[in-house]
Amino acid sequence: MFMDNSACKRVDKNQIEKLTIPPPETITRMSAIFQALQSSARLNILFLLKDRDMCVCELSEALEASQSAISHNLRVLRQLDLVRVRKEGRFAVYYIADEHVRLLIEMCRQHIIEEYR
Amino acid sequence: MFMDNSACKRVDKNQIEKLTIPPPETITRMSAIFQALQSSARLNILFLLKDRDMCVCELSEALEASQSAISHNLRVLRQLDLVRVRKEGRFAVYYIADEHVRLLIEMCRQHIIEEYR
DNA sequence: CATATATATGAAGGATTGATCATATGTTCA
DNA sequence: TGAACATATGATCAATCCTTCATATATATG
Repeated sequence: MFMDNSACKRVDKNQIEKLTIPPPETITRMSAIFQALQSSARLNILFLLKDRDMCVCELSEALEASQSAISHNLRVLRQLDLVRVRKEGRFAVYYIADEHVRLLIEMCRQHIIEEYR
Repeated sequence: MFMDNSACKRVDKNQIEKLTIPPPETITRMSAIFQALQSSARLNILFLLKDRDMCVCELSEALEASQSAISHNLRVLRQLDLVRVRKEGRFAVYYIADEHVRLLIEMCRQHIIEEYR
C-alpha cells in the first residue's frame, strides 16, 4: 500500500537520462498554441478563414457570434501568429498565417476521420 | 456608438451562406483533442513516447511527476486515442497511437521554429 | 497467501478560461 | 465636423481544468 517515489523495476536510469524533450520555452509555446486551438469558437473561425480572408463583421455574421467575442478570439489567434491581419479601410481583414496552421488543423481532422472507419 | 447586429457593408449574404464548416461533432472532437494537447505535462509525455514506448513509472521518473498526475494525464490522452496501452506483466506500457499524432505535434513545433528565423 | 509493486480513479480546491457588458479607438462619409 | 460604422479591450463572473490526496485494484514474488 505504501508507495515511496523510488524507481520502478522497469526503469533503466541510464536510458532515461538519455531521453530528450524540447526545452521548456518550446513546450510552453506549443502549449499556448494548442490552448488557442482548443476553443470551438476559434476552430470555427479558422475553418472559415481557411477558405477565404474575412473581416471581423463577416465572421461575426457567419458564426452568429457577437463582435466582441469574435474580436477577443481573433486576438488570441493573432498573438500566437496563427492568423494575421491587414487593414482595408475601416475593415480588419484576417487570414491564416501560414501553411503549418492549415496542416495542423487538417492533421487533427484526419485523425478523427480515421477513427470512424 | 450604437451597434445593432445587422450585417456590415463588406458582408455578401449569398457568399456567406455558401461557406461550410465541419459539423459540430467534428469541431467538438477536434476541440477535445487540442484541449488534451494544451497541457505542458501531456506534451512532455508525448515527446517521451515519441522516442520509446514507456510505462507509467518510467514516465513518472523521467518527468519527475507523481504517479497519480501521470496516470490522470495518460487517461486523457488515452480517451482521445492519442496514446494506447498494452499490458506487460504488471506494467502498463503506453505508446503513441498513430502517425497523425506524431505529425500533429511535429507540425506545431515546425510552426514555432519558423517563427524564430 | 501475504506483501510489495504498479496503476487507476474519485473527490476537492485553487487556478485558469471565456463570454458578456461597457466603453474606447479609429475610419468613412455626408 | 459630427454621426454612423468597424474593431479593440478591460473588468467581471460562472464554468472548467489540473494537481494532490486518499484509496482501490491488479499483478508478481518470496
